[in-house]
Amino acid sequence: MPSLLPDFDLDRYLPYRLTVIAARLSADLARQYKVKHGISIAEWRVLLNVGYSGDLSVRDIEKRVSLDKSKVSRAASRLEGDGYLTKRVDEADRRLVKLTLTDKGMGLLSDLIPLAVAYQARLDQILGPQAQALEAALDCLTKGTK
Amino acid sequence: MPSLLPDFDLDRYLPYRLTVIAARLSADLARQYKVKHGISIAEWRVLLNVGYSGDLSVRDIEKRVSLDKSKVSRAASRLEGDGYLTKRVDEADRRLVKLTLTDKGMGLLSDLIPLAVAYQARLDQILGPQAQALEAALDCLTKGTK
DNA sequence: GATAATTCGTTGCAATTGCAACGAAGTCAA
DNA sequence: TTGACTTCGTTGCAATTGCAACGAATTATC
Repeated sequence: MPSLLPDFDLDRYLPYRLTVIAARLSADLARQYKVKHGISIAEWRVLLNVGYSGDLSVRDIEKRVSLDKSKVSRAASRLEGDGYLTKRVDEADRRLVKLTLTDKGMGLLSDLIPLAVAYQARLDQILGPQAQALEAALDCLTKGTK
Repeated sequence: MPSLLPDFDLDRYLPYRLTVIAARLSADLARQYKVKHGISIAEWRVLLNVGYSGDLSVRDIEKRVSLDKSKVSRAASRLEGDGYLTKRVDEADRRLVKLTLTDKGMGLLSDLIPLAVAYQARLDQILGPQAQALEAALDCLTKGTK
């Protein structure tokens, strides 16, 4: 196969590899909690962040999760509609909307977390000693591309 | 902050971390070639795979890239419409559609590859010695979750 | 052979998406 | 204070998406 193309190793190309792997892991997992609780990935992320970081604004989540703010806004509205969280205007800065989990939201998160923990454990097991190295490399990438 | 939630370290949670990082890398890059050539990520992936792996069917690409087959199909149609590739029915198995880059497609890919190579080089530089470790860990994940 | 089951690519459709635009709220500078 | 600028969250809209359903082709089973 004659080719005029420059050398390029697709299989080592990081943006590509990371995307493929991340999509597979997320899909694996999404199947579990979507089937069980009808929660989308965006909703799951919002739930998780609000649950573990206390009250947050839409903007806070947008930054943490690199999710478009409209996506966060709509996910939050759905979660509110389902009674999993409440929105209220921040009195200190009335542009902000503080998101807070309800008891029902906490309950849902309590149900979902074990799935995530188990999945992470499985990944750690697969990785063995490489888990540390992976984490370090990801830290490095996160800082370096900021 | 009292919490009834199980312990969970969101910042180390791999499906989440990988997704965030992958999205950022892809977005960084997509901006470059989208602005320059009006190509979407899906189209770029198809172009890349067909260019570097010879003629492929839609199904081949779906498997390699974990892209939904309808997405591949539509990306391929757009690329065909723009004259970057051709589709023809495989005579050996008439269900298959073989995708082949045109000269114009090869030309486009030749333009885009340097961007990708440069980006990868930058990532390798950021990672330094950790690049190897990252690669090994990703290999491990890829095999382990198959 | 017949016919049931599977595979492949496309398409219809409803839902989701990103982007831009917007109103409301806040900040800054004069 | 006023007016220009920025930030925040929502929403309208066109484009993209995933999923299911489909027709055509192939394979498997009898």
